[in-house]
Amino acid sequence: MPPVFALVDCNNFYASCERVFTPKLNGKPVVVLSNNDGCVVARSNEAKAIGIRMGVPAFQIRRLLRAHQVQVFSSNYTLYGDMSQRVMETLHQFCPDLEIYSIDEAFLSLSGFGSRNLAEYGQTIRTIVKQWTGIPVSVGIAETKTLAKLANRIAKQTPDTGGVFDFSTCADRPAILGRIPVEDVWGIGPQHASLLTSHGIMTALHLSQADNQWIRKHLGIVGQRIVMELRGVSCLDLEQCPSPKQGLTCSRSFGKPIVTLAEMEEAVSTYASRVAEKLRHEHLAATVLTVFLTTNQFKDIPQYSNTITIQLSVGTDSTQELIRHGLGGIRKIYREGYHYKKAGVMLGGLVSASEIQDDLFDHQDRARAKQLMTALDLINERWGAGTLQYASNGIAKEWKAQFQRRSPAYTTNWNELPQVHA
DNA sequence: TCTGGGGTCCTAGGACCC
DNA sequence: TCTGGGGTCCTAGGACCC
Repeated sequence: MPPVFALVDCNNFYASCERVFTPKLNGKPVVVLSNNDGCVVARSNEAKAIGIRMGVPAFQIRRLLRAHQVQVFSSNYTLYGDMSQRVMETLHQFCPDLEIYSIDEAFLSLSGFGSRNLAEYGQTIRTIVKQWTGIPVSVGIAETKTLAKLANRIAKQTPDTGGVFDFSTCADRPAILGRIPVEDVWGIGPQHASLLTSHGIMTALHLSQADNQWIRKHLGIVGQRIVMELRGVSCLDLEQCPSPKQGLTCSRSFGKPIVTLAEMEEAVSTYASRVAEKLRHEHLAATVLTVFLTTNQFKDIPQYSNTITIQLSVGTDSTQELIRHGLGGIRKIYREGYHYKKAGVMLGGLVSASEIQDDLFDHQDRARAKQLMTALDLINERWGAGTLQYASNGIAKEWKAQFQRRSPAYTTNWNELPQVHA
């Protein structure tokens, strides 16, 4: 049975989430900013039409935002994560074979749906997701994931598709591929795109006709798969069970530069705590911890950045222990006299928390630490993140990132429920 | 004043082994 | 004069994704 994939992608996801709870913004330009209100990470169609580019720093377009009365939001990942879960649960009702590819996208396997009109089915999905969650989605259908991605793009950009496009029943595929710039193909980034166009490969159609040997040489095995997929040969399967994580990171830019070791220690301690929480949530333990710090590379000031990696003798998921190693690392690489912009803690060498390898010379009471972490996580789950934390994380945290225009956690906090006024 | 955060996979090259 | 051939493992860096 030949495979059939549908890619369901939420339109302008973060901006759409905000609009669900502020419907008066429908039809108006909306943007969502990254952490620290730094860059644009989502735009409504109206904001795109004004010419606001993806990833542009907010301060560069301040005038444009004001002139067009663009509604600006700080990012609210609690809200987006919850809305994402609602969308995915809805999709699951349509199709048990589902790969959650990112916060706003899922691949569905429609391979067993042979006799059905798939485009019609796509329309049904669209309608129900909108009705149940308030989020508009587009659906692309094809016999490979790469083509489904392109079909989705066509569905989004061509109003008369009604938000659904099916490549598998499309007669003039070469003509359509011929109109898609090669850089819009999934897996072709800026570097590969400029290499390809300099060799006359300008469109998705050209890429699908490219010479196998040449592609293998210049784009490697990944490029070869892309070409095969464009030709309709499926190389990428639906991945329903996510492969185990290889690393976990918590890194943030500071709201204002850090200039003292004391504040840097607070930040690193806080990031280590956060990444330890993620680790326990995944039921994993870490055997390697990496800390890094860096100055602001956009500024013409003295630059310094450094990284240190620490091997842990025994895998651990204890906040206390990870903080201790994090602080030990940062004290080694911190240098006085710089304005630091960002730091982070990364965990690697991840193993299942239940399969930790003991060390003969390890004398810590790990059973006790485990009990403490269980209590800590329960309290913070019950009473909200950060209710109980280590003193080394700091109290005032003046270096914390700013979110000046954050919307309420409408769906996950009883105190922030949306209100309806009669 | 002001420029995000968190991932994955592949490849090349070096160290080391027989 | 003459300078093996493989193989594995690890790491750093590059490129890509959302």
